[in-house]
Amino acid sequence: MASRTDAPTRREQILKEAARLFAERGFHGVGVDEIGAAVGISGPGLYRHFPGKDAMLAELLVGISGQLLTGARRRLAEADGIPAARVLDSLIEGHIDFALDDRPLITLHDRELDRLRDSDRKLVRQLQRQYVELWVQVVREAYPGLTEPAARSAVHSVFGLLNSTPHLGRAGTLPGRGTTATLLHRMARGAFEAAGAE
Amino acid sequence: MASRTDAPTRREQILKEAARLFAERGFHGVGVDEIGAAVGISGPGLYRHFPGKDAMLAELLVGISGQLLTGARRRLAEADGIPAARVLDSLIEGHIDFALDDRPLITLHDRELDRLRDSDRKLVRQLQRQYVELWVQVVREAYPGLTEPAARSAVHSVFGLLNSTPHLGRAGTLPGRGTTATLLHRMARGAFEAAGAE
DNA sequence: CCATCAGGTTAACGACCGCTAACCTCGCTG
DNA sequence: CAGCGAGGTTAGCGGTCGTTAACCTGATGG
Repeated sequence: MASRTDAPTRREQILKEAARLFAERGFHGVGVDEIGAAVGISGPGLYRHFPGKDAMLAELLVGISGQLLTGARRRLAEADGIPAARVLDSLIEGHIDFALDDRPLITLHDRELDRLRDSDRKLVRQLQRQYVELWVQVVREAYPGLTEPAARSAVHSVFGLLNSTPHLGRAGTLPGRGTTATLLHRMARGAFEAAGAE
Repeated sequence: MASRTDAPTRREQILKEAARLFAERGFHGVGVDEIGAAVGISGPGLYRHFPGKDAMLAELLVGISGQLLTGARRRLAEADGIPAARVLDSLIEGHIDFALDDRPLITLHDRELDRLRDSDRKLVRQLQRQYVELWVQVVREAYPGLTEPAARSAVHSVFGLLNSTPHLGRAGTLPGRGTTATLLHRMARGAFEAAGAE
């Protein structure tokens, strides 16, 4: 397995640039020649690394969903005996880290899902569903007044809030990363609290 | 002007179906033949009503942005002497109505902006910016502790929260419209309050 | 030192798509 | 009732795009 300090493999370069381009112009709006050019090779050269353009999107989306779910499960596993409110904070923190560090992926994640082949789409949806259910359980523990459908709606809405990072100033116009993360965290907590209030 | 009870014009039919299809499969993922078929005519027939596919998207996006801005301005004009917190409630209510009634448009609104011609994109962005600034002013009146950049971030994030409606259950699976609207409203208020807390 | 193979290249094919051209057919209206 | 414009139709053009084919090259290891 490649350690973090290794030079990125060609495959990784391609995935990163493809993610950026797909997020900027949409899956159908980017040609394979452009993706190739972004990593310094020509269009058809990509086919030495991926069986097709679809496969790049599929690997990106499965990767995102899997990472989110794995991270959340890890945080939950470390949460034995810790109050639900704290566990929820940990989930929020993890999601914010992801949303701030991988903005193109966050964008793709809820935008290009329908461009996948049936089997891939089902897999991604399954991972997403498990991620949501995991949040719903923690939220209902922290705010027992919430019905299950209300908790699910609240979770989706908070995802919308946290995933707004791509809209927060294109580049250095937003305040420091820590400031933004804190603000998002407070707002997410405030939204859940308001949802849980009878 | 067509009253609300008139049969929809062909133009209106086309725009509505185009919005739905663009939201479902993306601007580049929908062909003119499909849009035509959705209203019972064939692809090139559309060109009797619009100069091109781009023009449909442009009209949709300009319409959305304009409607949101106009509605917000109207609510603000009626708000003389009313406390800022109440005005903010009114803005939230208006945005929620829109997000719940025109889900495809909400989806397009932050997804396909980059597919527009330069001039149209500039217009839409200008309308969006004015809408955001209007919210920012009201939010800062209601929560004077917020700096201007923090208020702007908070507004964008709440838009993310409110615009999450397309993710809340595809059809009748979500609770009643009123219940959902109330929940979203409470969460938006909670998020702003948490952002404004020192 | 030669064989192999990973990882490129360019050329080109076939499908698709936006759009135009040319034509048709009603329902008005002078 | 002639004519004309609104609103359709089908055929087809030109460009783009994903993909494949055929070929090249330099590193590597027996």
